[in-house]
Amino acid sequence: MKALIVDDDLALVDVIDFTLRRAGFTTVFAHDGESALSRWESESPDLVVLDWNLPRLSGLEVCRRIRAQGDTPIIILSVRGEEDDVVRGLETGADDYIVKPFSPRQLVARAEALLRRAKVAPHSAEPISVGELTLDASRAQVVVAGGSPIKLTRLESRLLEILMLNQSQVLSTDTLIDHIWGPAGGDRTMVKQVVYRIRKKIESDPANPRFIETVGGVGYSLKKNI
Amino acid sequence: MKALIVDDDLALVDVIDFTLRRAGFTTVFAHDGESALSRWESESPDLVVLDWNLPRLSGLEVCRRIRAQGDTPIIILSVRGEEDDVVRGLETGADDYIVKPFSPRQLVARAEALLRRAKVAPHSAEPISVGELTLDASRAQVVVAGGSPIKLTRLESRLLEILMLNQSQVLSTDTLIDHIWGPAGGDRTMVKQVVYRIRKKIESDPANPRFIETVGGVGYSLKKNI
DNA sequence: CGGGCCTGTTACCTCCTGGTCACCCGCTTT
DNA sequence: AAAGCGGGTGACCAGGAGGTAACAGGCCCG
Repeated sequence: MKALIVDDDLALVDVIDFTLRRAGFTTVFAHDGESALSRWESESPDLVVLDWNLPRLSGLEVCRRIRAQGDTPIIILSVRGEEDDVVRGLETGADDYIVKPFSPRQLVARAEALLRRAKVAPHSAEPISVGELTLDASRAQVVVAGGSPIKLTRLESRLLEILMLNQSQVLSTDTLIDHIWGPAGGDRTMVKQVVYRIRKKIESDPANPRFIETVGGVGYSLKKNI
Repeated sequence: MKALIVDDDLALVDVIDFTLRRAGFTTVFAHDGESALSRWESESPDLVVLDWNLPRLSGLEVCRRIRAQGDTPIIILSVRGEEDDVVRGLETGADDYIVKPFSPRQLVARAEALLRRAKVAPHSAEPISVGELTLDASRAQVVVAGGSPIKLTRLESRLLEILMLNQSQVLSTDTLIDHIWGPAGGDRTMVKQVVYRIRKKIESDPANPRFIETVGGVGYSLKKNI
């Protein structure tokens, strides 16, 4: 479950981040209205926690624009507890409206209640394609150049997913570790193993990889071969 | 849209009734926990507005029992604004929690936001068909490729229903648990059991399932086998 | 009150997963 | 040349996930 946290108060973002992480979310951030929209588009989060007062575009406007394009669950946070504000927020398409100051536990409880209701289909489950590779992350399956699907394990799928989402960029071993195991879990040897195992499954000649390229001393990168 | 209003304060019921009617709802009432449950069962409302303090059965208990049998949207009303109460209410399966005193407009706005979100899968009296399967959820009966109807239990029927409503998508074990038992009820073993029992009833060769596919490490999915 | 179904629990077996280790190679450093 | 390092290869094994099965308590109904 990925949550997009939007607030210009960095200290508050930290609190929310900590709270949601502890509840099992992964998190991404934005600090103004415009970047909120672009993060929303690029990250496709499962939940948006949105402050009302934002630079550049108000939270309400962000909410309206997100609703124009999708139905990601949205929780609005605001110091404005006036009747009119709450009603307006909800009518603009927000699913819940929490007045600051609020307690972390309540935020989590409301987020979970909302996701319980919203998510019959958890991950949007659109396969990603890069070059000859097509990955269906929700099934942990990859197809190479139209062949028959190859089963991956969860770890393998996650590693390949992040490489594909950042095609032809070099991702450091530490970035990969963070993304696959989260902070404080995993060492370089494990990454090595996972890469090795993926190559054995998808490369015809694992010694001369066509897809996952090793960048010495740094990490790995997915070639967008042709 | 039919709303069930449950409160022992008759004056308040009148207010809520007036408010919801003006917003286009039709209304039915109950004034204690036990009759709330029987009204819920006989009326199948689209929304339940539930006071926390009720004679005979607390609102929380009513909420729990409704969730044990269905996923009608529930809004809890309460004078109890304590952190713990809110969290407990939401964790018991309520979709929203409004602290008294509240304004009618906010109640309407929250009710509409909730219904907007929930408005999938009302109690479809219609049988669902996917591939060779036809499920009549109201009777808990399934027909395989035009054969004779097979009786399912309530749990089996609900699991199969949610799989069919999301055909060929992978539903995680946790999503299934939420949908079948509600939050805070059920573990993986039970899902395993229910799947096993369904397969024994509808699969000709349960070891090589044609309908319910296992997606290792994730959950299950209903194959839309042509 | 007795029997049968529903459902939660436990047990067992099998296979897969993934963390660990050991070893290899090529390169660089000293 | 020896040592060190980064990376690839492969094997090993504990733990977990999933399938199967039997059992027990609870509930309904005759």
